[in-house]
Amino acid sequence: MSKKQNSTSDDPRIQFAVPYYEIPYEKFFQFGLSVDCVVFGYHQKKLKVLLIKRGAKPFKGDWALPGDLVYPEEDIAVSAQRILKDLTGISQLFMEQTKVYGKVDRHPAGRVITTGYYSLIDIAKHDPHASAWADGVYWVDIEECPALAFDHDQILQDALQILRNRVRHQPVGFELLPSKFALADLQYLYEAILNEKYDKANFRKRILSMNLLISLQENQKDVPHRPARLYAFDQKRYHELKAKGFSFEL
Amino acid sequence: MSKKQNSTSDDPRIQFAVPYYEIPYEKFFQFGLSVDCVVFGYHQKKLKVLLIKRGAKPFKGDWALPGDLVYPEEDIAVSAQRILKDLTGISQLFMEQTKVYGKVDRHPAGRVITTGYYSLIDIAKHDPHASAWADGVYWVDIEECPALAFDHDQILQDALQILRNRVRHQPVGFELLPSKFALADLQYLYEAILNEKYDKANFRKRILSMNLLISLQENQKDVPHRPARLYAFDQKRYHELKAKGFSFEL
DNA sequence: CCAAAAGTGTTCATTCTACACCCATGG
DNA sequence: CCATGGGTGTAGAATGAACACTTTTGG
Repeated sequence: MSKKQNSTSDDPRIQFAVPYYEIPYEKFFQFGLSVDCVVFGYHQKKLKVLLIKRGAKPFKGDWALPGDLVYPEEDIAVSAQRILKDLTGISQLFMEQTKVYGKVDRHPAGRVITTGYYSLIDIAKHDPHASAWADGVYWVDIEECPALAFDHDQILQDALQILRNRVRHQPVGFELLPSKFALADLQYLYEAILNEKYDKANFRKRILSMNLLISLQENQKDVPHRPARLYAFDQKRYHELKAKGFSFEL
Repeated sequence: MSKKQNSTSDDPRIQFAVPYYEIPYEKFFQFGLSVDCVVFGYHQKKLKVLLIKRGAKPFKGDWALPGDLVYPEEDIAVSAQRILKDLTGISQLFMEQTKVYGKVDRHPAGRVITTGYYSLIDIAKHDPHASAWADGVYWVDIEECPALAFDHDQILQDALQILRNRVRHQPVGFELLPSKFALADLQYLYEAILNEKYDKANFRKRILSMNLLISLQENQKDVPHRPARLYAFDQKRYHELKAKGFSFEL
């Protein structure tokens, strides 16, 4: 399998460069841990992000991403779900890790490491008004985002970049739409996320050729033009493509 | 920019669901933090990973990824560089975060959060023999990897998946090769990472059309067949493609 | 001259791109 | 019957896949 390649000493060095039994144990267990969530939503052809106005120090009154300290016995992923549940009242939301932020001085209260998560939700379906934090929760257009507390600007930018990557290689964009939607809606969503324009005919061909959508026996109602056919996704195919990936280039 | 959408109470709730001034401050600052590195190398058409044999409890004697606890005043990225410097003697290696692992019971010594990093190095150039850990450091074929301590199996699998993704969208594979190499070497590298076979003619056309490589005025020496032209990458173009990405599908 | 791997060219099929055109609805 | 967006077809260009062929070295 693999052979020992060198053996110049019998020094029983251990994995830790500074063994934890030689310096005070507690010194290595004094980190704080938090989670910050970048929640993307889509409404009227615009990509939005959920921001809060901080009600406490530090950075009281400033804009920030929703986030919280992780409890001593809490799994990080659970923590992220809890934060979003508090905000939207909904559990089991789609969430995915982005990055870890560990600069020594990133939090004035001490050494706090934070993990970024991003989530995609259908604004119409999950209304943050209803949450306990109603006082300070807003959907903000991604193009008009104010400066944020801590290193949250960076966290938001990283999440946005990851979203833009994902949407071109996996069917993630769809979490943002209602369960029945027109093909044009999907196109506008892609245009909002990637900040591009696509040809209608070619966009449709591309999407439909993936066999990802199911054409419903139902059309739009009460529109002042020809009503569009509504679609839903094929859950099975959706997860298949999520696992194996695709390449969306137009 | 954004308007207040609802205001049913004047409850000055703050960002933290359980405010940190209402429960013992220290409780939130008792996490340990570590870094684990997945170091990929390439040698003789095989993708390798750098593993250690642990010399201390817990998991003494088991295979594991190289890793260490982060020091109280140390940046995470610095910590990752330090670990690799100890192993290889080289600083400033290419490294990138993969994921955070935060399960409550993932470390027997307490609540330790770990951040995965992956790195790509040219095996011929950076020899881990020379390091202080020589006793327990081995290059292991990725196909023949033993079971690892902690949740390191998971960390390795995630890193591998991320590498496979990266290599198809950014010129990341090149850190693994010597500064002068033949096109066939690059092809074998791709085949090793992605576990596929490519057509020689088409592979060359694809790679050369990216304008990423500079043809050197130099050929292989002492080979029992026609010597191949050697190439190096165009650093400028390399970083350009790294930033903007490409799509490698063959 | 042979083996072995480097390196190139060509054909055919497939996919992209751009753009023009027709369709269904409300007013 | 008009405005508005939904929905489709097609020609030409560009790209990709497969495979045969030529070249240059050492032995």
